[in-house]
Amino acid sequence: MKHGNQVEWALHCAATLAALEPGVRLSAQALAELYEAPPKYLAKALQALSRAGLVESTSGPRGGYTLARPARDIRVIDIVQAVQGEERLFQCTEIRRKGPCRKVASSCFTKTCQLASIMWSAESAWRKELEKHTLESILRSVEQEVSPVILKVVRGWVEEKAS
Amino acid sequence: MKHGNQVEWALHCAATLAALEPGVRLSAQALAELYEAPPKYLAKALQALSRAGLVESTSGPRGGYTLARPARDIRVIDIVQAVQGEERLFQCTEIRRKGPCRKVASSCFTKTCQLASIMWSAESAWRKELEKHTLESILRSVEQEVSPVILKVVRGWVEEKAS
DNA sequence: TTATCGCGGATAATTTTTGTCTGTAATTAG
DNA sequence: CTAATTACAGACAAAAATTATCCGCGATAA
Repeated sequence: MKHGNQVEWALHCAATLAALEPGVRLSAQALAELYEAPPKYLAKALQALSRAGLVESTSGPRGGYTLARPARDIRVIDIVQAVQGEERLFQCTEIRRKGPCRKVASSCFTKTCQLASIMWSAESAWRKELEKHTLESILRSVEQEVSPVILKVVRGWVEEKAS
Repeated sequence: MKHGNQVEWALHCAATLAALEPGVRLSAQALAELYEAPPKYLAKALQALSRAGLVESTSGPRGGYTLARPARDIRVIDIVQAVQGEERLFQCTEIRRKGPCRKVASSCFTKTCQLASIMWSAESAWRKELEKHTLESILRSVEQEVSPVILKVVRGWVEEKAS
């Protein structure tokens, strides 16, 4: 029914990492402070990004996360899927086959339920929209539209906490 | 993260009602048998459709539900929203304002977060897709593509249970 | 060597979803 | 009129998912 805040965190964290100078890293702890999120729980989201190969992690003191590839090669859909899984929003449980239709041979049914197929086409429109946006395009729009005051505050804070 | 089966039930029930002869009704009990759903719980979904003005209900023996308006005037999006509410899939909690950015004046922030706006544009693409389909268009495709065997079974069953 | 950090798995708390129950009003059949 | 059936709202209960913490391990930097 609605996406968890893991998705919101992951998007913001990824965007933050995208804005980092090359070689610079941010730890889960630091990102948790930046967004006032529960550190261990946010870490789970970051680990999901890591498993999906979107970010790279380094252990040990002064360890943390960086993007695993150029910002232009990471799409919003990649981040969302990494965190909330590949599972479909709409789940078809084949209720068309229930009740009186149990008598009907399985071979009589079209391969996908018409209603499911409508719901899934909507999902794929959703997905397609999220494919259009990359961390690079986000960064561009942020740099254009976000107040310099904010950028300065965040950049200062990052410098303090990073590497 | 995913839609409840209330949505699936509501869609199938609505499609079933759309196929009814004028004046004929089906009770929540009957629909629950048709889809092997918990009667009282399915009833909640039907009541949501009723509150949304999509179906009309009649109390008393031989009571039940019919569409409140022509099938061509009921879109899939109407049914989905009636059941799962108007709430957005993605919830922006304004985490961009947290941590170090708490110092920044509220007026410095653009009215909507860039990331939220991307997520919401995807949602609106999803919505738009569901606006394209009506119960009428579903009925047409069902009559074209669903095996006559199934149609006969369901129609027979409906005749038995309906009033 | 020690402290920091990522990672996976186990566990706990909280919230949502799913499902049931009760009482009331409406309506039909007898 | 009475009894049975149905919708409906609200309270309640059970189950599942989400949210959050904890522990132990391996890696790494100082």
